[in-house]
Amino acid sequence: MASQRGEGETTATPLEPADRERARAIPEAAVARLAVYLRVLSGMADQGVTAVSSEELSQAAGVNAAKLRKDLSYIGSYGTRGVGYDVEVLVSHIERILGLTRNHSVAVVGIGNLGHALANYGGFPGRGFPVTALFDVDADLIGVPVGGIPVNHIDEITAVCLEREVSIGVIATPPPAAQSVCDRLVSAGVQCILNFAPVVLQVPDNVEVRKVDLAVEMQILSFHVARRADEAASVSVGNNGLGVDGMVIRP
Amino acid sequence: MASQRGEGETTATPLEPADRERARAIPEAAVARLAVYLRVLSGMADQGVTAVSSEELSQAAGVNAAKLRKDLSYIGSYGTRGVGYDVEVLVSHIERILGLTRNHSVAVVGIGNLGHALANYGGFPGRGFPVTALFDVDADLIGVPVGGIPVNHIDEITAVCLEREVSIGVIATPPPAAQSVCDRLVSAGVQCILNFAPVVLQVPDNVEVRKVDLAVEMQILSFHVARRADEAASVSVGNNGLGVDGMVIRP
DNA sequence: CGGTGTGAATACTTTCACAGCT
DNA sequence: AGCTGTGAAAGTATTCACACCG
Repeated sequence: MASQRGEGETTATPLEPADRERARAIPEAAVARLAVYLRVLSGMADQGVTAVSSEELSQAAGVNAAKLRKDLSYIGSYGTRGVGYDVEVLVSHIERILGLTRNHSVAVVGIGNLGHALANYGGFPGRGFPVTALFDVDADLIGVPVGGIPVNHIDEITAVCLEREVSIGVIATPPPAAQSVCDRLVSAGVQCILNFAPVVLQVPDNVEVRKVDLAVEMQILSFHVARRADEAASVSVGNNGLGVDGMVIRP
Repeated sequence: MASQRGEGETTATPLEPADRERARAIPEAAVARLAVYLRVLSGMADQGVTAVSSEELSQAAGVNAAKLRKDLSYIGSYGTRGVGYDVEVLVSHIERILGLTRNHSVAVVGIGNLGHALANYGGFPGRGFPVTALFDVDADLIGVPVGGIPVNHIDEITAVCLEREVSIGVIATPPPAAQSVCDRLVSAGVQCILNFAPVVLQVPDNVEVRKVDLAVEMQILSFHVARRADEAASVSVGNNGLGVDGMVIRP
């Protein structure tokens, strides 16, 4: 994420009546959940379900009902009091807000094990994200089609990305190459990057980076294993609420 | 995350908390960043760097210095005022807190493209996470070694997980199979799950789930593309701080 | 009724800013 | 003189609880 949030924000216009349509500033966390609701709703639509209550939908999405309603309120009021939400209506509004009405062309850089797997997802998760370019440095791979797309040499990134109007770059290279690949994507005009390399990318403020970091995920799980072990130990010896180093561990 | 937090919690004890449950309970967000600091520090150690300031380390980790210091303060005070931190010391304390001093045996379920990629990471990211079991339903795969480990049939999950003391289960199956695989892992005693399937898993409270959701990540990026487009449009027509719908857009 | 929409209350995170140690 | 450690302030996010309405 282009780190620095508010730098010179002069207390962003306090009130001032609406000009165009509705009102919001959707919290990042809510955006992530909207994507989940969308998937659940799509599944329901496929099952022929036409209406849901916040309770049902929230259950299926693994959040609580109040949060769900609050999240939905950020995009407008499309429910019916006493009844619930129309599935189709909600789907289309969430799609609109998430920008899923346009297509987002995706380039995958680094066609190793992971890159292969990503390329083979074909038109990426849920459609709307067609993979249109693949890049690698390995001469043996150049020209070989993976998931239907021929691999280009990484030196062609700029030309190919511009030509195919790539809007999202996926980095699946080994760590040492990641920053340089990122720089090249950025200079090719790509403003959104999904990074699988275990590296902290430095990018200009106008570029959005999301990272998927296996090591971090595993380590968070490890932390919870450890927490649990401490807890168990404390309890069996007579829990005093303190863990290692006298730190109080969350319940 | 074992979803439901407070369900029947009767207005969560307002004040009584008295002493014990306070002081240090490491925020989830901080745990994730500690894992990042650890990686950066390990890299520094490999380069022969022996000391860092919060400023240097925070730069490399992509956060600001105050946040870094606060995060480190959760695990104790291991810096030297006026000087900075000893890299080795910090590494070992973070490892201890994250529970990386023990090994966490990992099982991967679903040996498709992604499962292959995961299995071939070999002793998972950063070591300490040896993959010791692989599972699939496909008869053609059973017994075939992937990344050095032979694939077992999914029906053997319970026996194999118990025997190999698997503590982390990784789900890389198609969506429809995910919940059932999850249930089996849980009944085999696995309490930590990393889920790559685009499905919201239902688990008991004592099980920790982390999800890696490609579709969600892409859609978040899509949202930002859309936000940016709106912004650009507003600006070119004379930005009044409001976006589409009169919504205030974050800077 | 029953369920949405939402202000107000609560909880959590991040940032500030400076005292305190080396 | 410089950098850590940390209370306190500011900023976000989540939850409560109830007015409101179909």
